[in-house]
Amino acid sequence: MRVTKAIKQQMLALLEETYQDTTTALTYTTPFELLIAVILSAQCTDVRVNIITGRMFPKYSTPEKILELGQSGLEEQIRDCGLYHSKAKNIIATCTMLCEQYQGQVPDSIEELVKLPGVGRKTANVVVSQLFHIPAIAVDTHVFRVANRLQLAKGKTPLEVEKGLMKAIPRDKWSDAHHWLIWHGRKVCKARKPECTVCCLCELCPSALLQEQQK
DNA sequence: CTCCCGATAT
DNA sequence: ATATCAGGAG
Repeated sequence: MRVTKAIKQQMLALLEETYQDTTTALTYTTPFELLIAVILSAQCTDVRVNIITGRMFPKYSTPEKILELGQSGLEEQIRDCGLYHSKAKNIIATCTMLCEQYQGQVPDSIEELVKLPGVGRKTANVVVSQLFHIPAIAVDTHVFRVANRLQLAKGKTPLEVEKGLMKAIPRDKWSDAHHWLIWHGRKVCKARKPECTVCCLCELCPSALLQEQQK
């Protein structure tokens, strides 16, 4: 079954209807806090990131305060989100750069953001869309999986999927669509056990049929 | 490509 | 036991 442009538009309309009120699940009160939360969210659930930042941000919520913690102090704070050694190292280096080159402010462009250690394309896309309302589609593990299953955008790499989604989705919906796909991936189109029977797109999804045949 | 990595669901 | 979780660096 071929997923036509018309089918993609139907999928997007259904996703919008179902997930219209969704937004980021990460809790933050400042641009800097969002940046740190997104860096911590690599290979870790947002729920766990919120537990960590919930106890860390009240005491350490600026680059200066984090630098006071130091490498080992920061590792202690973020230990249970995994990858803690490299995340702590990157966050320290990012805080140093923010203080020395960006007046302690979070940069507002993808080009500047990806210069920060621990910030790749996915994190930069989240930050510019969330903080500066720049249309962007951050392709994380959920968006990558869901887009490929629906064939909204096929690709072997996150960047390929990002480009495909940008073609399939009107620019003014990019940031919203990112959240529709995230929440759909979390709640329904899960990596291990996708719940196709309750999926709002089961009639349109090329992968749902495949699973029926496998049973 | 591999490595980083603890907590959780299955 | 093992796959997975808002990835990025070397």
